[in-house]
Amino acid sequence: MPELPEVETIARGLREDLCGARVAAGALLWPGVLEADHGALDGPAFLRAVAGARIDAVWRRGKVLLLDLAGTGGAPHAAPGVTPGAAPLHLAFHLRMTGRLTVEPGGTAPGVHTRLLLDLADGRRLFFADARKFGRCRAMAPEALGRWPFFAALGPEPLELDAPAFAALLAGRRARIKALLLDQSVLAGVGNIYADESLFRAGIHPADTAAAIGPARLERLHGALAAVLREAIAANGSSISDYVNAHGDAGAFQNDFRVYGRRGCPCRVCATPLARTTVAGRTTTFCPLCQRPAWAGDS
DNA sequence: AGATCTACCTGGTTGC
DNA sequence: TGCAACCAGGTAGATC
Repeated sequence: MPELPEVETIARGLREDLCGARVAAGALLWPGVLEADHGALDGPAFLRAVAGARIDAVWRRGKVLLLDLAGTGGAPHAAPGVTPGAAPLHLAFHLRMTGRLTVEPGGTAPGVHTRLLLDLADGRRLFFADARKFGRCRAMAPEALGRWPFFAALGPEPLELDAPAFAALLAGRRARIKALLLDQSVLAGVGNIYADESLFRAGIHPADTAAAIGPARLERLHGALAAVLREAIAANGSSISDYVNAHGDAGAFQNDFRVYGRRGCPCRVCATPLARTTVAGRTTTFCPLCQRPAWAGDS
């Protein structure tokens, strides 16, 4: 499921492929894919706004992938309230669990799970597919992007924080450490995989409260999280479920998981069978020996 | 402030 | 074999 490293990998691939490309037309194959609240465009406005637009930038914030569109010079119609020819627009995709964004050659037919597509002027097609219909796209003017509550509330990027700032973010909080890692308003981009993997590497029990952990170990967690995210990006992400990059290729980091999805398997460090519990409503895998609770000693 | 539950979905796996 | 039950995941929203 796409978390920060997977979305980053997709963004890099799309950036290479799409920057400067012009959109001929969009299509909504399943209208429910488009979220139109908080100032985002509805279906008809979306279709008008993307037609003729140029893709200027591809970026990522947390798990959100954004395409910046501009210069709807060739658009036959402008969206209501939008000036033709100068209509900057953000397309924000959230892939949730099974969403895919891929660039396909001209003539490729949409699959049964393709929910939205952009036909490019050069014939290629950008497909947004999602078997489970959890993924969403929003089309927003720049002001609307800032007013999107989820986006506006996103916490800092974990790879842009130094260790003391990371520790300060969590220090003293009484929620469980894993719940905080997963909370997008605390830290943007971490999901179940990288929360479990980083807590294992840092030797921290996922159900410890942040307040019980202490600054030195929080800084160690920062190092573990940054390392695991960087390694995963270098491996082009983790392919479980449906994840592929913009070119349809799988990632490789799933082969390096130390705990995620390995319950009952021997710990790679101490060979103790990995345990499973639930934290913040999520399946959580950890090593009962390497990740002792803070109250059990071992500062 | 934080935890817990439900809803949203459906492909894949497990159990009978 | 065939089918039902369950599970996975991120976020929103309600409730305690």
